[in-house]
Amino acid sequence: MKSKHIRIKDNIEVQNMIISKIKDFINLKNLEPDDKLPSERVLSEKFNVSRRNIGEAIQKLESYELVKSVPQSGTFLAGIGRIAMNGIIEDIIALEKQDFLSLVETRLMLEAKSVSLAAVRRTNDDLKNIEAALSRYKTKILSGNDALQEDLLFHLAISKASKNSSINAFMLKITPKIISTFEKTRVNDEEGFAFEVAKHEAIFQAIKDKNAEAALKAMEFHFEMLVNFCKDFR
Amino acid sequence: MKSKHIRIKDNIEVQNMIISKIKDFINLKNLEPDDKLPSERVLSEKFNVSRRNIGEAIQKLESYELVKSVPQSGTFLAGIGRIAMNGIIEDIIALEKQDFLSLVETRLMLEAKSVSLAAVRRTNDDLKNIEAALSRYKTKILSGNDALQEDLLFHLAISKASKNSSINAFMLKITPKIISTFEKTRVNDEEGFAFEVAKHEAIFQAIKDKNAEAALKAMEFHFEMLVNFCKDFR
DNA sequence: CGCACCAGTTTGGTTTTCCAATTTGGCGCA
DNA sequence: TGCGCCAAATTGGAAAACCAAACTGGTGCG
Repeated sequence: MKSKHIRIKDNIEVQNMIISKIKDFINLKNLEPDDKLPSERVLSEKFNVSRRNIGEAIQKLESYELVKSVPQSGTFLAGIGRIAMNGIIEDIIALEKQDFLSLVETRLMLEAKSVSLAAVRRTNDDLKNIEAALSRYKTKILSGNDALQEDLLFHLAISKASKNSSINAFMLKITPKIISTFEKTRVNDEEGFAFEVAKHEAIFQAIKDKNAEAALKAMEFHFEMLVNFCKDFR
Repeated sequence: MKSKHIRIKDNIEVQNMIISKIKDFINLKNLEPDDKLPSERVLSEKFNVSRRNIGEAIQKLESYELVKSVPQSGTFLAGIGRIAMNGIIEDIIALEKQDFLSLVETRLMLEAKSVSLAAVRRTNDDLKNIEAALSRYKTKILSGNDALQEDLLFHLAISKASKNSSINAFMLKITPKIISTFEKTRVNDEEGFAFEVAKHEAIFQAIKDKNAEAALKAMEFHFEMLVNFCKDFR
């Protein structure tokens, strides 16, 4: 009783502490898959934090589908064994902030996969969208302007055509973080604009031809500079 | 005024509607990077939804680093041009639920990259962790039990050794969803347990030898069954 | 003995209220 | 006229109050 809801410092550490305590509770009580967790109210009292903190921690676990919270009933463990549950939760707590190098490195991986898939799975509508994005890119860059944004949208159009919702979601998660950094540290292009356009057109053509191998090659060529940029970082 | 906070149906559609209206507002007012958005209160009145809905929508945009919300000041646009902002927001709204095939397909991509990186970057501590996970896996499977969880933890240990925080985060995001599905539709292994163990040991050995090529090969061989499983889906 | 129903309690979600940090605009002093 | 400072309003965040759905168990009717 007495002191309710202590706020220790800020959010992420408190949340990890709560998640860790939930894990301990699961182990202590030997909870099995589909078992019910105590209510948010009793957890908030037990851990001496606000109910909101508990709710946020549970929402985070829910985003990993480790638990399932149902409105007027309670929060239930997913159909995952305790061993895996423990390991995954520990990894979640240990998750560190994504550094810029991993973002770029991961983007290269995603782009390679998405362009390969897009070449195989693209519909005619997808092709039209990609072509439209390419057209906007060309117009912008050939008028001498910076076309960083149009370039990004071209790649996102390809990602959508890959028909892989997970890759598409991941791409959306990391591209804004990359682009905002590049806007800051932007350097002038050494290569000519026409060459840049040609590289994009090669990607488009390969997708149009449904040639996955050529598409991947063209994409890797397009990102040659970025790969080198990565290397400089290490 | 009068009717405050209409709840249209549930959360995801309302949230997308709000995000879409925020995008429209940015365009209407010609907001530029670092400009300030109206306060949550006036947005909630303007859009006729509860302030909580606004806050959640802004939090979602914040997770993409499209806006930055600062405690007693306001919400500010990130350093991203309007064209990219529009395109990304539209894609976010169009994001569909991740289907199972995408999850598996994406996991294969992540595993391939993470094992290659792990072979190059692993420290001695990483190697110890991977070996320990492998040992637990062997103990479990050789005693005739199902070792799905231990197998997963072995792969997560490799992911951690890849030293790529983004890939590690993505792996954690998709593996729980995959494992819970496999627990349901689990079929008995046709191959012998010893063979399974051998495949895992090959992966471990390649990482130990810092041989990225062999590690990738071993991983692809390990996932041969899963690749076929993917093919069956289409 | 078994099944159906009902009222009280519990629960996650939602709305309202409150708060402390920050901003802002104008007043006063130099 | 210009600079500094203070108080009032603004703001996102946090807590408390409230709600409706779902669960619980107990009772009574068949």
